[in-house]
Amino acid sequence: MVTVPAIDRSSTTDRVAEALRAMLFTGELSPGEPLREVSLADAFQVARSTVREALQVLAGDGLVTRYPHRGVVVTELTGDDIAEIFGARLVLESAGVRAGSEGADLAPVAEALATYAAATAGSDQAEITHAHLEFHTSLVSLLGNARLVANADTLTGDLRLALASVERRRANARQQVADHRRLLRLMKTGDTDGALSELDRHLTAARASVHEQVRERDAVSPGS
Amino acid sequence: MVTVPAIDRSSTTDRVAEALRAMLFTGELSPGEPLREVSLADAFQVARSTVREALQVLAGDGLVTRYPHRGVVVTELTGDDIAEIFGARLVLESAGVRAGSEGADLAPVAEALATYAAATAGSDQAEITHAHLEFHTSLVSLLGNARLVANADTLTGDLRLALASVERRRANARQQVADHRRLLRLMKTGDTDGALSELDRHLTAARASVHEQVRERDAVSPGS
DNA sequence: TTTCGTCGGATTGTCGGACAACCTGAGTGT
DNA sequence: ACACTCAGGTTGTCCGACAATCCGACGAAA
Repeated sequence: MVTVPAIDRSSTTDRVAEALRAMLFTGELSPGEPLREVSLADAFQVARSTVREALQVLAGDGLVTRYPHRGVVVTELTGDDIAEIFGARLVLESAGVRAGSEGADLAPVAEALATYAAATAGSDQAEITHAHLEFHTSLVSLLGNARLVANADTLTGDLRLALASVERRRANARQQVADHRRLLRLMKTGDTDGALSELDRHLTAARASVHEQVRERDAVSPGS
Repeated sequence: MVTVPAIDRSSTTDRVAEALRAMLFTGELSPGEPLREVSLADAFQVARSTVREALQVLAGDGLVTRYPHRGVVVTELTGDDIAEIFGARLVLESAGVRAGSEGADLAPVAEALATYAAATAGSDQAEITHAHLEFHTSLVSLLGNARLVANADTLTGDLRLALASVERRRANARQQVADHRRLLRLMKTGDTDGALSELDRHLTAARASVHEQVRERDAVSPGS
């Protein structure tokens, strides 16, 4: 068996969905912004039905919301939504931490942390956010359960909608990385309870931070 | 504000998806069975594009699987899939049990158990399965997190694909209900660890049962 | 001034038809 | 046994169409 260059077998629908997803994560599309089928079809040079399918994929992930007969808009997360996302993440990532303390290989987590630390040296905010969330996903990966990882991915994906629209302070980056290092160290030393409470603390702080930033944004341009 | 009778505002796509979902859960459609777009469009008397959208919804839930350029088939769960589903359920439902032992109101769980017990008196297998899974979902509901409940719902939905194709032994029903009663009692008495290990035991046994039944089925008509 | 119809434009939801690309299996030849 | 070709069925994507629905504006009526 020879190795061959991968051939792109993605459908047009997939590519449109992916392009939209990228635009959502970079903040090129803001929460609440309407996504008109004909405009998108025109912009992407594809048929309206193709756009509709792509939008339905994104709607399935909760990134966009369909309002019957009124169209699709970029999902606007309420404060309750954000609280729910962090609550769900705590459940999944805590389970991951427990799995890690029960013998799962921590190397992928360490690797994700290194990537994250490296990313903070750069200035690409979307890249930093991605690497950060990747670390948290790596915790869930410790469970070796693809379905839970997928759930965690959609959760962090939804969260990125809120993160993209606010400027994360670079100053926090160093502090953040230190937080994660501490968490990993606790896991390595087998201090499960310590790691769990550190994770709880970290997520609670992050939630507060996102909450605050969303409130600030809404104060300027009030949403729903 | 007066109360008005609810008006059906569902789209054709939704209704087709719902009809297909019901057929999947009752076993009218079996795992591996191909779902041809034109046949379905003809059968439901709707356009092909409508069927495509409905199928994409179901694919998003993992109930059907798209094979590019080859069509959609009812998802066939492998042994690994089943193990994953039960593993994920253990994570979510354990978290629910913990929430229950920390003061969450157990009334909905008790209610779900009563409904389940009542259903076992009847002979509608799909109804019994539904009530059973509803009980487990009620555990996750204790977390008060709609996103996690949704995740649990898709997990149990996927599981129903496997359950629908095998005849569950009625004999087990009584034993099953007793299991759940014991679990609820442990939660009520505040014995969190006992409840958690009871849940683990129950899910492990259930997984073994499903595994065995799937193996039996595959021995008759081998799948992939 | 506020409330209530109504009207027109814009958009979605659904339909039908069309066609190229693709997959599969059967047949054919080597 | 293997490689090739061909035909039929199916999906992926496009286009055009039209009813249903929503929304804002405008004007009439209370």
